[in-house]
Amino acid sequence: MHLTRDKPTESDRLWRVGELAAATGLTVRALHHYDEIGLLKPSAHTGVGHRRYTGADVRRLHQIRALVGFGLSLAEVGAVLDGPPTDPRDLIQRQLAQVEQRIAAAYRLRHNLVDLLRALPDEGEPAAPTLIELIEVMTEMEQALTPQQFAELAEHRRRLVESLSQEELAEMAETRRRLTEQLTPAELAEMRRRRAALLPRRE
Amino acid sequence: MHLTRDKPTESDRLWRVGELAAATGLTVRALHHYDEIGLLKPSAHTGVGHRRYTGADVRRLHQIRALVGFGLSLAEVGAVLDGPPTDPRDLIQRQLAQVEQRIAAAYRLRHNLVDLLRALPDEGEPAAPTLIELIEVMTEMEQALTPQQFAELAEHRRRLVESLSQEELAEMAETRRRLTEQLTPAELAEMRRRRAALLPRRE
DNA sequence: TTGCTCCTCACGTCACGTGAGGTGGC
DNA sequence: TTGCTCCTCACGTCACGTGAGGTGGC
Repeated sequence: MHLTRDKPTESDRLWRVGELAAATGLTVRALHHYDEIGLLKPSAHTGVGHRRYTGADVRRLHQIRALVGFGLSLAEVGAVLDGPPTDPRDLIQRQLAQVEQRIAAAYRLRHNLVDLLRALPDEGEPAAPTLIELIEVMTEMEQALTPQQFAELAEHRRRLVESLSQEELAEMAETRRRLTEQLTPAELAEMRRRRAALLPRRE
Repeated sequence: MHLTRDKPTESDRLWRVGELAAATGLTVRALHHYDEIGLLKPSAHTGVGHRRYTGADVRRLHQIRALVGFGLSLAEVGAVLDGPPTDPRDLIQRQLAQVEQRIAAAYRLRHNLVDLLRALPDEGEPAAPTLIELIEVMTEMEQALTPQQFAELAEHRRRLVESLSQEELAEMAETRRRLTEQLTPAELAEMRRRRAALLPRRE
């Protein structure tokens, strides 16, 4: 038999597992894992059991990585790809809510980190105990506290502020002013709310 | 013997593991785990081996959660708390770089999700295959691609656009315009760079 | 006496990482 | 013939979750 065939195109070619790993940035082990759990089984094998991925396999892998990039677990990805067609809007809405929370949390963390960094002297002693105390106070402010913890924290904070020099206090205030300018109105309102709950009344 | 002692203050009291868990939002198992790995061993035990945490233990736990909240692993937390005093600025700088990357990645993801959500019809058929294709295209744009993959993707994208109705295309364009307004200059430049690499020359 | 809390194993989870020891293809 | 790639176990990682089976304190 002497078949006349077109030269194989790019989408016809079979991929070795190492080639696919290199092309996608995954590891060979990850592809083995997808095979093990049935998420991506190569459509072909050589005589000695080497995996050969088809163009369809490659496209499925792209879909898998896209959905993983959207924050789904591998089990969820499998359900989306192989399960009954589900309303994509539900999925996207859930992922959107998750990513909004991640963004908000990351901003609070960045704010704390920047504040902390500016409050530290540029050089000299590491001042590790002060670092720990600052971290402690700033992070506690983000969490829900029991009444006892509120009282302890307020006292802790008072002692901390007393221990700082006038220069350090002035620097922290300036830092806070500069950073406050970068906050959104919603973030400012949230900060004021937290501060009102934390500090004693003045008037 | 008849010692006269002050009434125990809040910081003197011993905490049971369940109380500490409830107060901090951690699980009992998590506290057991910290005990197991030597990160937080309660200073006291009752006769039958029940854990009793002192005020100092509670403060250490706050430090632990603060550092974990900063993105450190438990091993790193232990090293910071028990190791030689290290320069806090290095630590904070590293965490800051990490959180900046997380924020940028989360924004890209959110942008894709919102774009995708608006491009979908408000009701009617789930249109799952189109969802998968859209996700695929949009996510691939974020990644480094091999030349072959570039070619495949451009072709894929061309077929996809051809399959859309004029109304859908107009809606996507409008969506893109609204969302583009919210981007920073740096994000816009990045988008233009990616698009230039992806699309064929027109002139 | 009845719950509630506490205890110690000890295996499970998730998405792979990391060798161990061996075979196949260019 | 020499590397390079491939294969299959199989245990390790990380921060706990989840029972299993039992004891102690109010």
